Amino acid sequence: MENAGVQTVSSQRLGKIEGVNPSQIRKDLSMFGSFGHRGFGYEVSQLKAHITEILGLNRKWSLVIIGAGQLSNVFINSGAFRKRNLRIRKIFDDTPELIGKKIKGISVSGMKNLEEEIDPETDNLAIIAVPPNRVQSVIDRLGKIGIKGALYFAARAVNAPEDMVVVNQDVSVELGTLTYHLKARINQGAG
Amino acid sequence: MENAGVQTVSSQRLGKIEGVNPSQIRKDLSMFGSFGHRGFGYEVSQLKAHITEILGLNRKWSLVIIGAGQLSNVFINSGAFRKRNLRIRKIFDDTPELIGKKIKGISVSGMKNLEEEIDPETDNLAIIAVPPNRVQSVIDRLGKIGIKGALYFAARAVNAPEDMVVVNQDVSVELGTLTYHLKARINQGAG
DNA sequence: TAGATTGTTAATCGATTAACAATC
DNA sequence: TAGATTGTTAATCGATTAACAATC
Repeated sequence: MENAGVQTVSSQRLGKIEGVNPSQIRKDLSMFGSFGHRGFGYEVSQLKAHITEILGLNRKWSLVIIGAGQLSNVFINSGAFRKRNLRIRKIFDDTPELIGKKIKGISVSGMKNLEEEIDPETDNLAIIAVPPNRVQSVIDRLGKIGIKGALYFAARAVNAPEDMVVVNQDVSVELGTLTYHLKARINQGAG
Repeated sequence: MENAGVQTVSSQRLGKIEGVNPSQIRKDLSMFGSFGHRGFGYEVSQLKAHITEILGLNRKWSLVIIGAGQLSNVFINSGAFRKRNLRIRKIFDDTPELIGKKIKGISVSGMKNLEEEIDPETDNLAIIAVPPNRVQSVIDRLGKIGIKGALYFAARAVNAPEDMVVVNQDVSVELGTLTYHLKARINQGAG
């Protein structure tokens, strides 16, 4: 909206865009403060700034990527991180040809140096892009040195320390969602 | 669990693994049938079969990928699709060097042939892996020819026809979730 | 001022959890 | 049989929505 030059937006309009009730929009936002103006709505740039702050994306974060495969490359090249103040500081992988090299300016270290080269004071979170059967061991190692947040991609549940936020974003769940709904529609069409 | 040779599992144990109340497990499953045995729990292989069927993953699905970038390659190489009976039938992209070629045995066509070469009777769903600003137009085109399900990756909301299930899986949301929680923890630590 | 829209309280709705009879 | 655990009903809890005074 900001790019489109929209100045002001109402809960009504926001609700329509996101497919939720306008009250929901107002209620949710009011949990964090009063960002709107009665009679007018919300100023787009202000609202964006507030949400950015709520999410903690107004400050800089440092992160490491574990695993230097195709998926990691997607992230390294995506710009989604830079745009959100998320700096990829280091990559860990066990491929001999990559260790000691740089990928897009980010240096690659061997997995065995993980504990040594990650400092939770510096690196706030980790993206775990290793094969599914290695995810748990990586989380264990990261948890042990005190990393407090991680994102992983695997069709399985994992264990993590109490004070570590671990989020899964495997495509499997969404694929299941799609086929579940499609199945229902097809049956409906047939019935 | 099946791989680990576990025969039987209780709602108690499943709840522990997923971090939810055992009642929740039983209630949710009972929406679709009675898959357990009183006094014993659920038989792992049977439960898996039931869930597979509920999700519609017991039948074969055909899908197309729009966009032949790095992300598409992750999917093409991942095996997550084949494992779930999801067959990638065709890829669409506008890179001249790719059109007419095959990627891992899947043929690539130009974007302009999209309407011509996709038949919703054959292709049930689409993975949209194009730059964010092109996602909406792809959804419009797919919706028009009657594709009923799509998965896309972009930090923006889209419009789709009523009868089309569109799921977003952009990494941005999860990154925001992580920084939101981390921020709270850090403030807590400081306070 | 009249019209619009917020922020918030109250009402509704649905989802989660507890409890327990059924039963393996 | 005694112990365990489901499937389901009832109770609780929380989330969503409606309503409206405040006010721009």
